[in-house]
Amino acid sequence: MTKKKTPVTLEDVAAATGFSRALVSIVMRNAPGASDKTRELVMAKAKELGYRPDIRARALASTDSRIIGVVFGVAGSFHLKLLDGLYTAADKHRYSLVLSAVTPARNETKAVSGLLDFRLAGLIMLGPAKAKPIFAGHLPIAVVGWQVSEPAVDSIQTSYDSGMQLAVRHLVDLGHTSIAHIDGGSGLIATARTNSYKKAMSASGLEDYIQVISGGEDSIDGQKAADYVLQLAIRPTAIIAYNDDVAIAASTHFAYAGLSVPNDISLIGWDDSDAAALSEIPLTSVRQEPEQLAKLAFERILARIENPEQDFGPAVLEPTLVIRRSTGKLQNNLRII
Amino acid sequence: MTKKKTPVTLEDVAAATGFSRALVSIVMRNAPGASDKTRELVMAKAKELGYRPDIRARALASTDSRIIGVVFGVAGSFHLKLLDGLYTAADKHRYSLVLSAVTPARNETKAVSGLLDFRLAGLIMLGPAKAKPIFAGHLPIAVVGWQVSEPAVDSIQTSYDSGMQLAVRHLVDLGHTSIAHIDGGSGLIATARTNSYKKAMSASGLEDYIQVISGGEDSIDGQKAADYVLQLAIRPTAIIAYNDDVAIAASTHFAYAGLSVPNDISLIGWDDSDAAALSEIPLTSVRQEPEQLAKLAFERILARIENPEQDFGPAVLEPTLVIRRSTGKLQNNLRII
DNA sequence: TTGAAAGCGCTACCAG
DNA sequence: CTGGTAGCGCTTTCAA
Repeated sequence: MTKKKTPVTLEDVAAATGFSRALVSIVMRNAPGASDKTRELVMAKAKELGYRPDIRARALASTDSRIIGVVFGVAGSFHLKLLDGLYTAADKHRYSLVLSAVTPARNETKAVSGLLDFRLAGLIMLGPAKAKPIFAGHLPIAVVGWQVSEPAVDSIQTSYDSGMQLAVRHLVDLGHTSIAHIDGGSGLIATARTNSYKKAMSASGLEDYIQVISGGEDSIDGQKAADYVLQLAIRPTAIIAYNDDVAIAASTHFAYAGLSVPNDISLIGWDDSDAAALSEIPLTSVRQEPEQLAKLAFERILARIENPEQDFGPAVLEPTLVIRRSTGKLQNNLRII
Repeated sequence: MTKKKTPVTLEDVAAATGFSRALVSIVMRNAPGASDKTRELVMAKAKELGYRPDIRARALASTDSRIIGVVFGVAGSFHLKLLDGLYTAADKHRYSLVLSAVTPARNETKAVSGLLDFRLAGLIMLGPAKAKPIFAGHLPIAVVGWQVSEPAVDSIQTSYDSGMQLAVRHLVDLGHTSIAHIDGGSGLIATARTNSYKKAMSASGLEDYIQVISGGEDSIDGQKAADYVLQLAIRPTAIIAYNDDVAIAASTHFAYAGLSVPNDISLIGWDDSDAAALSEIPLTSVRQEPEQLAKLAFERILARIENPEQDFGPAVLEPTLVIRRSTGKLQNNLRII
């Protein structure tokens, strides 16, 4: 037996309370223009009837659609946390989020076009993606995770420079000099992080020790990179990996090969994912705050909606280093091979 | 300089062509009631003006909203392919898709509720998720990837029994009897696959050789499981892994440990992901057709919309086995350890 | 503080 | 085959 679909409308709430639709609307939107007593009455009745505003109608009637589009390509745990933050921010400001995926057969242009048919108030893009977003200038756009040259597009990201500096300094403090980097491939973010690694090494006077090992984004890449390291005549004593997955896979592989982490080799990841804390050898990791990134991105969009012409600079969040057990003091015996 | 936002409306197209809005609407919807000549003229003008229908208005005005909601929790490559198929189907039928994510802080109920405010015509859920979807009976719902007992919910999935049978038989044909399974953890799908593995073993008269090794969904789990296998006094000669990621990680780990795949041990994965083909040792894998699954799910929803009371059985797709180089004939010397 | 009325952009139904 | 005319459920002036 299928239950009757009886979408409760504003009208219904109005009729049940005896107020007009307009007044009920005011209450629902929490807009000024109603007495506290009226609000209470209306809210109570609305909840009782199970009223939920129709987003389509709301968006159509109001001047601002209050719908924000989000395009994403992958959705690992980091991205899901970003989405978490976006949903939280949207709820708070009574906005709706409509997600659209970039898939193998559906490029960014298609993903955005489809979204635009909802007459979005703004668009948030979760990297990685193109260097220059399409539709820039047509509506407020914020990208999170990478830098964009386009002035009409706001970018929100963690400072990779700072993160790499934290990581390198921590290792230097422990006595390391031979600090390698397993990179994340050829993506925008990976490239940026590799550059930051190099800068951080130079800043610590270790330019001669710069060593970039080809990696990737997934565990399998970490596994391979670790094996490559094992075959090196002279191994680095510490490694900063592109992300936690790569670092953990490398760590695990080292362990199976008989190397001790951190006694033989120290390891640092990026993202401070759940896995980093839960790993067999808890991983030291550069922590980004996805919830903060998301919150900032959302607020930028809101600010743009109110003032489209304003020129915000890129928003840069400072990462922190979460120190766990995968990093340790340099063991002298290792230097003699 | 921000470009002026001038959303082209039906009205504009009507004015530009000299026809009425109603007629233009008919043409845009590809509905009967307009001459071919009119269609051409209108379509040409619409394209020229860059007209795109406003989904909000369309959904509000029509009796069926033509919006289908999709909830997802993870989005690995398999899920992105599912989304691909859904988008393709939606485009074809002039439907719009609105995605909603289940995140750490946002459970299924919230994800669906938010979606419902769009007054969905139907809902598609990409597993894994709850055994019994909420809101069952309120609107057409299809779940893909796992079986649901609820009669008001359609389920679309690949036959795990068939897939495991294909895998086991292939290995048996190669002379293997000691065929183990690295499971995928405790999720609905993982449990179902493990059961199917056991059934397939029994069907081949190999119940005494049933051996389930604790694994998981990610590479790291495959790595660990492989290491566990290495420590076994008597190792299986073949392994069917929960998915390709696990299988590849295991394969790689075996290789580093000096075991040859497939000479020392044969390996089969699930999903026939891109990685399976690209792996160092190309992986034999049980192939599911995500595009087909998606297409079927969408069509079920459509059928439900037209006839809500109809009782469809679960849709089960037959997988195929893609044979690559990770499986080979049993080597006799291995039996003597 | 409240209510009436006019749309938002589209579809649907009805005459011509 | 075509064009007028009502709304869909909501927001938004503008009066009362």
